[in-house]
Amino acid sequence: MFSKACEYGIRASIYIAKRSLLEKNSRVSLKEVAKAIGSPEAYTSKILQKLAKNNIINSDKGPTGGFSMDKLELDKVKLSTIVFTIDGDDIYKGCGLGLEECNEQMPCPVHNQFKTIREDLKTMLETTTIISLTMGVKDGLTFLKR
Amino acid sequence: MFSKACEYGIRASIYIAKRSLLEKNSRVSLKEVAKAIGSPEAYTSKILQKLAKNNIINSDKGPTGGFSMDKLELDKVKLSTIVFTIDGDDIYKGCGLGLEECNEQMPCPVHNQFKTIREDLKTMLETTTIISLTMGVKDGLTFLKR
DNA sequence: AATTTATTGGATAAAAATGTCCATTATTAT
DNA sequence: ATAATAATGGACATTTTTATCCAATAAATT
Repeated sequence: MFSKACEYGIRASIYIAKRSLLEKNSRVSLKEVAKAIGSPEAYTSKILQKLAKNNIINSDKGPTGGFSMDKLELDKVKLSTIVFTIDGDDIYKGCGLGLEECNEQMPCPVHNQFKTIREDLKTMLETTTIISLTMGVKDGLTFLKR
Repeated sequence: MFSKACEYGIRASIYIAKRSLLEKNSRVSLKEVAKAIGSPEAYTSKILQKLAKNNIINSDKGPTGGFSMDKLELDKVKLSTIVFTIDGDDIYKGCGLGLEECNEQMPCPVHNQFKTIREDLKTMLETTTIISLTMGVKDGLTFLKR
C-alpha cells in the first residue's frame, strides 16, 4: 500500500508528535526516533529530512537539537499530507492495473470496482489527524513497533 | 497497490479470457498477449508461466500452441486468485504501517482505520470474476492498454 | 574560541523488482 | 524423421527501493 519509507515516515511522525505533546520544547534525536519505531537510523534520517523540508516536522541542529512538532498544529497535520510528501499522489490517481491513462472516458476493467475503495482510502487519509493517532499510542492502545 | 507483475497478470488473464470466450479452442500466443496489453514480452512470459502452474490459465507448446482459459470456468476465477498467486497475501494480512505483528491485541495506530478499507478491498477482489471484467472489454466499455 | 553534539547532504552499497536473452523442450505439420 | 513453432527455464542486466557511511554544517556549552 505505502512504501517502506512512507511507513517509517508515518510512524516517526507519530512518535515525534507524542513526545512533543507530552513535554514542551522537546527535541527528539534521530537515534531515539529510529529506536522507538524500529527503523534503520540512516534511512530514517533521509525521511525526516524530507518531512522537515516540507514543514511537517521541525528539526534543529546541535546539542539539544533534534526533531519536534508544533503541539498546536498536531490536529492540522493529516495522514494524507505525510503520504503525499513521501509517496506522491499515486495512491489517489494511479490506475489499479497500471495504465498510464485511466479515467471515466477510458477506464481499465477494474476502474469502477476500485473507485469506491480508493475514495474511501482518500477520505480516511484526509480526515485522520496525527493527533488522533498519537492519542492511541499515548494511551497504550496502539503501537509503533514490532 | 499491486506489483507491476500482478497488474500485467490481471490484464493478461482478461485478454486471454476474452479470446477464449469469443472463439472456441483459441490459443493466444505470448506475443499477442504482450502486444494487446502493452507489456514487455519476456517479463510477461514469466508471469504467464506462474499463472499456468497455478492452473489459472492453460498453456500449450508447439505450433498452434499458446495460452487459453476454460470458457466454462471463467465465472469461477476471481480477481483474488490472480492477486494471491502473484503478490501473495500481503494485501490482506500486511500491516498498513509495516509492523510484523499487528492485530486486534496489538494494533498499529492506523489499524482500525485501515480495517474497513482492507475488508472492502478483500470482498471486492473475492467477488469480482474474470468473466465480468472480460465482458466490459468485449463490449468496448473498458480497456487493457494505454 | 574550542569542543561537543546533532542534523544535513552526498556518495555508495545491498536488496528487490522489473526486464532481457537464449538455449532447451514439447508439439505440430510436412 | 525433419523442420518449424511456441512455451519453458535459467542466467543475466537494469532500475528502483531500501539501507549505510562519512565528511560537512550548524548550534550549544564551557
